[in-house]
Amino acid sequence: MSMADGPGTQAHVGEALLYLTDEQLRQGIEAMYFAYRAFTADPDRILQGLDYGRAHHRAVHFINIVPGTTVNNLLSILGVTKQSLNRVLRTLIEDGLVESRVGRADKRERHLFLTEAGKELEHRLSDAQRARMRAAYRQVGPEAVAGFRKVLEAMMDPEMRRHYSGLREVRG
Amino acid sequence: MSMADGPGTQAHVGEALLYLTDEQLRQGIEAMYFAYRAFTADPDRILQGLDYGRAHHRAVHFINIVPGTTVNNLLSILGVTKQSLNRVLRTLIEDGLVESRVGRADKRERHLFLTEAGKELEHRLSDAQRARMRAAYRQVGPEAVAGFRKVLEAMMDPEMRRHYSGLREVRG
DNA sequence: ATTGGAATGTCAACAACGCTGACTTAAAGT
DNA sequence: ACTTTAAGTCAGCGTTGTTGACATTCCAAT
Repeated sequence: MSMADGPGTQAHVGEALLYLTDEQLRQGIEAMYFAYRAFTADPDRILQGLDYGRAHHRAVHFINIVPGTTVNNLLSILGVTKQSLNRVLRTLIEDGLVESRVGRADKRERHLFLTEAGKELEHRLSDAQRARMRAAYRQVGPEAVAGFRKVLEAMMDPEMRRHYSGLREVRG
Repeated sequence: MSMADGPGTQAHVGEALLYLTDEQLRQGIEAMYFAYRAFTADPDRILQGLDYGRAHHRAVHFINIVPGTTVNNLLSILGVTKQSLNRVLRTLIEDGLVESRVGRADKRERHLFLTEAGKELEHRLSDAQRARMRAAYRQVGPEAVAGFRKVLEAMMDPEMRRHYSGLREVRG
């Protein structure tokens, strides 16, 4: 199976697997590329000029989802180094968007929360992103959306899937 | 509609629109984030150590799709500045992965082609990416895949959709 | 109580890849 | 002739990722 397959291996099998053609897969790959660019364009536009970037958006997003998360936990969700995250967190804390509270049980840990200002930025960013996704969802209907979610979940690494809130019981 | 809507606007409308809840949209957003990370992980792994990055991958990908494309056309597909693209193209040409031919009709233009070595790298990269997508497609079946593609296409900016090969008649 | 390790933070350096601005060359259009 | 277009180049900068080294603080185990 996998990479040893020549191009178009599935093309001769029959109509039932036509969606597994190399050409079909390539179109899916391009669709991911262009859609992801659109997906990030709106928040990026808001962030630019605030001295913030995509990394700040991600931090604010996940602190909002899991308030009180530790730095280490955030690291494993975001999959970056602590130095990289620290640079982002520092500016967010300095600017009063994120609060870092020393842990009670373990004082080494820092628990992260959004301030009111932080929540406001998070809302602006996610509103923009949701607007685009809502428009797309409306266009295509519930069945397509269900398929969309299924494929994305199947594409994730198991490591990442653990962090994916769609499969968590949290808040639901 | 759009950003003026309060959170959860759609939640009270009924079961038919439950997939448009802010919470459902947020899960879609996160799914995009985690899936895209997985989606780029395999090629990134190959590229790292070759002195290449994601930008090289994209250039090689689209030169493969539209052989003989001009630099300007590639710029509009990729949505970057010519300086940014030039840095990438220069190394690819120096390393013998891309060939740049002066245009016949318009000698200002350079037409870009993959060399054999370039085609080989393109194949390695797309094989890795296709393997992941094929596995996901197999797991979820054709209907989910169709929905996946529909949502992605609906999410694209019209500008980007023009470049999306899934809607082109080229090669098909 | 001292030691070992975990969690966090900081400093420095570097790479990839976006960006702007300025400028050149060559060729095409008018 | 003049302007515009395509491409390339140089210089500089910003964001965000990376390593490596090191300090601090604190828990936990010997």
